[in-house]
Amino acid sequence: MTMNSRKMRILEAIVNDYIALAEPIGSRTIAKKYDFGLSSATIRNEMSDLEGMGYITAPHASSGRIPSDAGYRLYVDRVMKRRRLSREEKSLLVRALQREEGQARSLIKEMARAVALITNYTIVATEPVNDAHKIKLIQVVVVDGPVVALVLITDLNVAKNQVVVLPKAPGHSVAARLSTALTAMLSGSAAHDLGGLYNDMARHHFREMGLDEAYVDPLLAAIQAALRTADSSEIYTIGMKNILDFPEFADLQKARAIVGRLEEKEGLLGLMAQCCDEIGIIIGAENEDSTLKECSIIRAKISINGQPCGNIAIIGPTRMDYAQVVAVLQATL
Amino acid sequence: MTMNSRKMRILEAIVNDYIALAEPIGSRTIAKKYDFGLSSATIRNEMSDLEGMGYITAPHASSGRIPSDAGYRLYVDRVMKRRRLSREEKSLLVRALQREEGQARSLIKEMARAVALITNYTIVATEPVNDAHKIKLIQVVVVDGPVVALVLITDLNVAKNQVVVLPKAPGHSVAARLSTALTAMLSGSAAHDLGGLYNDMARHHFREMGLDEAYVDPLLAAIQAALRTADSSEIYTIGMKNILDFPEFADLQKARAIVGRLEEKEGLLGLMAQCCDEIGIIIGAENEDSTLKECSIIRAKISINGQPCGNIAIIGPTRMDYAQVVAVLQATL
DNA sequence: GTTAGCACTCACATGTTGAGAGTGCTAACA
DNA sequence: TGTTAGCACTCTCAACATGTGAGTGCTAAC
Repeated sequence: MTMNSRKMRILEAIVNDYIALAEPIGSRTIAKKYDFGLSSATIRNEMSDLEGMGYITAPHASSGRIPSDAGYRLYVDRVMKRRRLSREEKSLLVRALQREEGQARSLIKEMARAVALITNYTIVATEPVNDAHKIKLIQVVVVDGPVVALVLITDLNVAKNQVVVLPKAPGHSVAARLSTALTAMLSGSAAHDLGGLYNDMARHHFREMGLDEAYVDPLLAAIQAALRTADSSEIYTIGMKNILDFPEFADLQKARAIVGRLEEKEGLLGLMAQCCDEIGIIIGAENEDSTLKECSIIRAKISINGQPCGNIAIIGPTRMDYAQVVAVLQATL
Repeated sequence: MTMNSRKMRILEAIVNDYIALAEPIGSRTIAKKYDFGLSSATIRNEMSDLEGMGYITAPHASSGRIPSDAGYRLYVDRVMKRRRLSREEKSLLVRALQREEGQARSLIKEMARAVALITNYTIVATEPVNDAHKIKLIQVVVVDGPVVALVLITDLNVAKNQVVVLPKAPGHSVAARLSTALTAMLSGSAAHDLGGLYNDMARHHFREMGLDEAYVDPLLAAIQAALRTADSSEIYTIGMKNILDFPEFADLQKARAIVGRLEEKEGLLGLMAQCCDEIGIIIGAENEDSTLKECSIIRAKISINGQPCGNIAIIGPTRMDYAQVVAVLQATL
């Protein structure tokens, strides 16, 4: 009972057919459809071996076979052929890229939308996580009397702002001095650096510079808030309906479980955090999360011109079209 | 066959029981459960009348009755009793309010999350729509050589920013003059005012002030982009899974349709645009959208201390607990 | 090593039956 | 005239039986 290329070809046929039809594949079907020059009986013997090796299973005693997780894994790692994208698929991707050229915030969203449209799977996408934004520059802009806008620019050149109502209206020159003082004091700090100690220090500084101490608390609070929003990465789920269209989720219990899972943004973040530069494939029970035991996930970091623009994960049934999804993701890398 | 208070009481009993049990209610059930001092036969006659008037229907010839859309309408308008919130319900709402005190952006989100938790329905929420942001102040902050942050403050004191790479690094004094020039030129304009004409005008202005014309295009583009993000209102859908838990959506076709509908952000915006200050109730087929013909929607504008903080819509089966949802919404108004 | 043949298994669709819940109608009663 | 008891009827639903078709495993022959 040793693996050989004939068994491989049969496994490939089973996987391909099962991906397309979602129904157990029998030996006779393969014998008729593929021109292996083998009778159904021979194929039956080979399938029996493949079952013994754990690559396929029978859902019940007298049915055709379906690939097991191990079967998909073998298929993905050794059998699957790289596929080219069709013209329509390509043009959908290109159009998504054009739609929000340069706006990192929604580029990944547009990409995800396009991938959902092409593949008909469910897509989860996140902005690139920058949990290490450091303050580079702070500017206080007078808006209207005591109302000021605090503008914070991080070392990654992301600007964040917060509108703050100060206890006293600062003039333009005071605002300028506040900007200088805050920048000098805080540049290089990250969100986790800013603790309670800073308030005392800042008060001391402000006193020395002849600035009103009352400004300290609201401004520092705003800075923390601004940094926090810089860190919090949005997470999008697109095409949740798509996964419900697959017969493996025709069971309402499963449908509910998966919809619930895809709604928990916090839980999904863990999934997305592990995206690597290469395309990663998780098949069925390889998933840590038991809700996703019947799903496969293909995920990767997406970069445009070397600039990381977010992570993307394609979620479908284990019987998903791995070759297509990989092709789409490779086109976007 | 005229409406009277006895019929009303029977209708109320049917609606209440059906909301709780999701099963057709028979005359005997009512006779036993409620102490109307009537036999099941009498109630049968009254129910027959109610059916004739269109307030209840029988799903099939020999089953109990369920309220029709008209029945729910009558119930909501004339029969339903105002309910008080329980302590737990109240504390959930209060905690949501506390969580993001003052941050309009996520307050409505926190509210929606709390309402979803309390009611177990699906919630759609939007930020308040401000399609009339006007520019009040523009500031160009030098970040790093040619990289500047454009900060735009609107008449509603909302600050927006965009990072722009200019063709040439402006010094701090040039940045200050750019700020003054742009503010003078554009203050009072809204997004829809900024057309192609502005570019020519701005170039002329810049020339007069001795500023490099090359700054015009990137800056104006950034301003438009900033205004656009001020206008685009996010839309959140929370608790999509909840609606799948109701037996009326146990049919996969319906489940898919409703999930698909709730994913289309654009379509939902139309729904949300019509929120009024009072609580509005749309029952079943009163919905324009046929996908929602078996749903009811309760929606309202939400304000905190007179400050509009967004719109919220609660979506459930027509058999939804109108009294509870109304009580929750009234507590938030 | 490959194949034909055959008995066997299992899911699934179809048909049957009985129980239960509820109705409509009729006739009797206050 | 409004209310009620009684009864036949209808419809759903679950449980059970049956037949069909696809597919397997095994054996013996090539």
